Amino acid sequence: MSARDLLSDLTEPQRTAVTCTDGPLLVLAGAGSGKTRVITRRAAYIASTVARADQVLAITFTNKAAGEMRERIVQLGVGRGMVVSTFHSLCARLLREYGGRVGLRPSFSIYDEDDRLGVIREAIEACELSTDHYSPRTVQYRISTAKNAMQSPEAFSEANRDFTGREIAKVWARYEQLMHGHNAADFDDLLVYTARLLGEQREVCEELSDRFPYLLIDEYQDTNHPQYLIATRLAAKRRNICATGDPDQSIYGWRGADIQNILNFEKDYPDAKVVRLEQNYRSTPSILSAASELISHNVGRKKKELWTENGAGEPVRVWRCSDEHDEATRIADDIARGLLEGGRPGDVALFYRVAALTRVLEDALRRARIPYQIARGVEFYSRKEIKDVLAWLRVVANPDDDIALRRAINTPARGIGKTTIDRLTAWARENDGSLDTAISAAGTIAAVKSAHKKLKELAEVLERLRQLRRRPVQPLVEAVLRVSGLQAMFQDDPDPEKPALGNVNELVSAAAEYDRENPMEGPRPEGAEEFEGTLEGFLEQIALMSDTDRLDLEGGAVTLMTLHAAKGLEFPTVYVVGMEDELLPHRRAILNGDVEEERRLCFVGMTRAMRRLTFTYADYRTVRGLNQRTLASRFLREMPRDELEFAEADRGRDDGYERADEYEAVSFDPEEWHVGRRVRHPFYGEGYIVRLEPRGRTAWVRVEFEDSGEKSFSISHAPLTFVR
DNA sequence: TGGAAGGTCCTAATC
DNA sequence: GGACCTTCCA
Repeated sequence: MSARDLLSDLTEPQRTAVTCTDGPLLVLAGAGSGKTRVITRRAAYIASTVARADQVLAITFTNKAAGEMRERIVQLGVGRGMVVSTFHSLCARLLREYGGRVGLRPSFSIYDEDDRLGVIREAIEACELSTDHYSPRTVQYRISTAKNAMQSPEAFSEANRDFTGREIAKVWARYEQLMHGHNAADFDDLLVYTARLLGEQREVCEELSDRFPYLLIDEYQDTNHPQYLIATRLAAKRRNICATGDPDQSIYGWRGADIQNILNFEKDYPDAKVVRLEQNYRSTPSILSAASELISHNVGRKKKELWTENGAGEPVRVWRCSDEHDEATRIADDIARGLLEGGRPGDVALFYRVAALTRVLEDALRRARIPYQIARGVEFYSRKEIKDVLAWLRVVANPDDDIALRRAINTPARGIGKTTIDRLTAWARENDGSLDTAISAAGTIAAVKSAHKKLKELAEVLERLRQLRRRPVQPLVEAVLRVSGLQAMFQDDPDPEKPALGNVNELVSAAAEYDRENPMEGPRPEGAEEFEGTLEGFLEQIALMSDTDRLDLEGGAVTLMTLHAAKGLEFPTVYVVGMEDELLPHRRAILNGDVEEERRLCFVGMTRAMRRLTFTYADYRTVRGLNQRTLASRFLREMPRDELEFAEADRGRDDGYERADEYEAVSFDPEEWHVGRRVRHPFYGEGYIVRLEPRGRTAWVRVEFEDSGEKSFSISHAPLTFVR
């Protein structure tokens, strides 16, 4: 397609966004304003006018989006070789190349949440602390937050001079040391190391700026600080940075995304051109009006008016249900009715705030015989049998990956038990080596004498497999299955119901597909890196897979997903379930006083809908096994009533929608409960009240404890006593 | 050494 | 109500 053709069917602002190739550009793209199309065209336009395709680096939010964009660009007839990638994939790729400068060897492992918690636990224990007092999750959360702020353990220690803070800093330092020993990086590390690399290694930054003079970054509103630094540093020399996004759709603040990155773009680049895309091509006027009105309740937002020329549609439906079963049944019935009338299951999506809501919905869909899929792409890779195989693959790729080795060592059972592993680990620690070196040296370690023979066999198996490392992935996976004994283990499984073997075969298929897409020999796609087509590349692809990446949106199934996962997608028919206070907005967000991000989340969900949008809420819902009365979401009251159409449950009790005013009711004595008051808790000790939150008939109190940080309690139940 | 049972958390969203 | 960790027992 010629440069002119690329522009022919675009509106004026879209065309500006495509053709301003040089200099900083901010595209504020409202929901449904054709953003994907614009950035694809822009990339293609640059590649057919001012640069080669491989001089463009486009960063998207998911691998799926990257894949689609790459495909469309090829369809547009622009040469291959453009690097379209997520931040995480890009960083992994760069670190394979330059990681030596931040202490990573090229075959490093990427640790997922479980692996990382394992290492945190190890670090806590190595610091001679108890995991009872230092919950690995909390510690990991604090470290992660600090990393995302680009703090060093030392700086963190300086900033947190309380006892707990200092201890966490120690754990963190130990964690770093362990990760380094395992030659591993966690998700945060990928970003942080890359940002540091670009900041500290001038010639690397220079080299990459020259390699990629044109930079496109999508979903800029959800970049965190390291991502911001990476973008800024890559763009510093050439300044051809195009950021696209929508502040109203910033929903990842909880994992460190900073909405200020997009709001300050014009300060960072005073010469930036700004293009606003405000015409919506996706939704009906009712949906758009309800969504716009809702989001207008956020204060301090960059004002933006969405409009559409789309024809009128039906009103937004709001269903009040008696409980979650009623809710699920009614949705399933409604979908079934739509299918009878000729609708396609693939056109329907169900969104929810918390993944825990899926079970009841699934049951109802199954009963109604409606095909469905759940956006839980990583689920496949977290199955036990798959993790077993992956552990072996990781050990083959990266001998220092102790976490994987610890799993592989006795799977299948080969008589090497906990005691032996502990002794090997102790030896490794004393000798500054990994578990793998301990296994190789087992013959000289007296403490594991009884296991010498078994360890020698294991070492030989590992050695044999590692010689195959540079093979394509499929034969390598098959060899691992055979030589490790995993295959025999799965085949011997007496339970024919267990799909382990089938799943493992699926993994082999995935490996075959990977080999096809990343051929090791013959002509490689331009820009292909050294490690592509190798085991490391395969493992990396799996580690960085996101929930939506495996979704089949063309397929004949209703899609279930969290509101977060829904970002960037669109469906003709959308149901948003669980529209209740404490669910959406989520209780924790209410307690933390961060309802605005919840509102944006709701906005994102609504604006995915093209023709029909339905909200449901339930008077009673079972949460954590407890049946509880609910209140309709405050967000429903923030939408214009004349765009909404209400339907009551058959067996309604009092109206949660009207009752919502109870928020204002404060049922505690404000003389007694006030911010700053000192209180004592039998377990957490002394602290002071930092926040009071009236909710329903009671109130919540947030207390900052001297040793244990902040905790929240319901006033009517908390065992708190006043001090002095 | 390994499996089963029981107890103890949690329980927001993700790469 | 469930995942996961620990403990206990074979």
